[in-house]
Amino acid sequence: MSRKTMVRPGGRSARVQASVHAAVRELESEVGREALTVPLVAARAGVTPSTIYRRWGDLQELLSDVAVERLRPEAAPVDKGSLSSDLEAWAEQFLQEMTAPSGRAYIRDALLGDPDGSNAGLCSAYAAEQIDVILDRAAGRTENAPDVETVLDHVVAPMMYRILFRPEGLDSAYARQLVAGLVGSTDR
Amino acid sequence: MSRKTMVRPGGRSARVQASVHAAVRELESEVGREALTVPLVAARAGVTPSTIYRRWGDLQELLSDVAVERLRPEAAPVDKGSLSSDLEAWAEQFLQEMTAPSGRAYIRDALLGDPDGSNAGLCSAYAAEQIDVILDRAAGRTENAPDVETVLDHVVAPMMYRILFRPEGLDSAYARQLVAGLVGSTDR
DNA sequence: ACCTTAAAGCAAATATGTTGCTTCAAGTGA
DNA sequence: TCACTTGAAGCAACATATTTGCTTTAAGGT
Repeated sequence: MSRKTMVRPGGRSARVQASVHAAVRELESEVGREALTVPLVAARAGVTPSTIYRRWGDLQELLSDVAVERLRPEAAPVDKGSLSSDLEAWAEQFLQEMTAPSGRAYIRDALLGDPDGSNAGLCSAYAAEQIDVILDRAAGRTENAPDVETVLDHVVAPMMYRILFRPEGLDSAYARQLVAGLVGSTDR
Repeated sequence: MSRKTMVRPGGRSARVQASVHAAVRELESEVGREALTVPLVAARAGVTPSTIYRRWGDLQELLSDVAVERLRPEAAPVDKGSLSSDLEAWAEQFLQEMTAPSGRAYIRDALLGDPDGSNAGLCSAYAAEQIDVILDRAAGRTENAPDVETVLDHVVAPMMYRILFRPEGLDSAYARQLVAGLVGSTDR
């Protein structure tokens, strides 16, 4: 797990972490991601640079933590009444958010400063959680639903692959096509 | 395209590029990836640091270029006699190479120092090329074959997604399962 | 209230990254 | 072949960022 999870829960450490994260978000929008530096963030957060270096190691790990926070879904997926329409709506929104320049930047940052892969694991877990909700709902309607792994393979993975490796020409139609390919074959 | 492609084809620039790339590879194995720095690479390459900064921008972009080079396939996929066995063999080998710690490191490096996405695009193009060979061969045997995009979605993307986001428990069986899921449904 | 102890602050030392200017040598055209 | 042009390399001074030892602070336990 990344270092931030090891801090004492309340008190000074927590305040420092919060103000550093806030400083990153503020400066990202004020001066742009490229211009961020550890000393700059430290100054804005009212903290010495060495504090950041000791807690996060380097700028990338800090940015990775902040990026993961921003990738956490804020609400449960909307209920459209059926498995296929729930998945379609979720996939369309996911793709739209992730293909936006800011979304791509967060994904890259999350992967980048992540030596042990825990932040990447979190990103995947977020998607899995959302899908779980959708699948549970479908089970409640007695629709027969695939399992989470299958949805990850058929819907999430292709979207992520293209976002990272071939960002050209991605649109909602592609998201719908992936969902169709999944619910078309009810097997496995 | 990354800067290295803009250098004059022969002569001094080419020599500098070659010796810098060689220095990266040597030092990677001698001191480890973590310990690489631009001044260190420059010293080994017999070049001043400013040359590297001006040509590549920073260490990440240099490492990205070197990583892409190492991800380029060295041979055409082996011919196993049928589409499904060709794909299986290729997918197994791909997964095995990419899940190795060094493979994962190269993928990450390739993605990381790649502001414009051209190196990521190359990685994907390499896989597409190999798959193209396999599909052409299948067409020559009058097997009915899916198109490249379908193979990318069903086989390559899931492997890459898991390598990057959930590297636990990946093995050849997973690669075979993906291929089976693809050739099982001959549609689309 | 007093210990204990992670974590923060501070400051000096070191390493890295940037820049203007000079020098070199590959390609170009008389 | 020999200037001539030009992109790229070298050098050196400068600016920033990173590391580190030591001191101080304050959270949590007794």
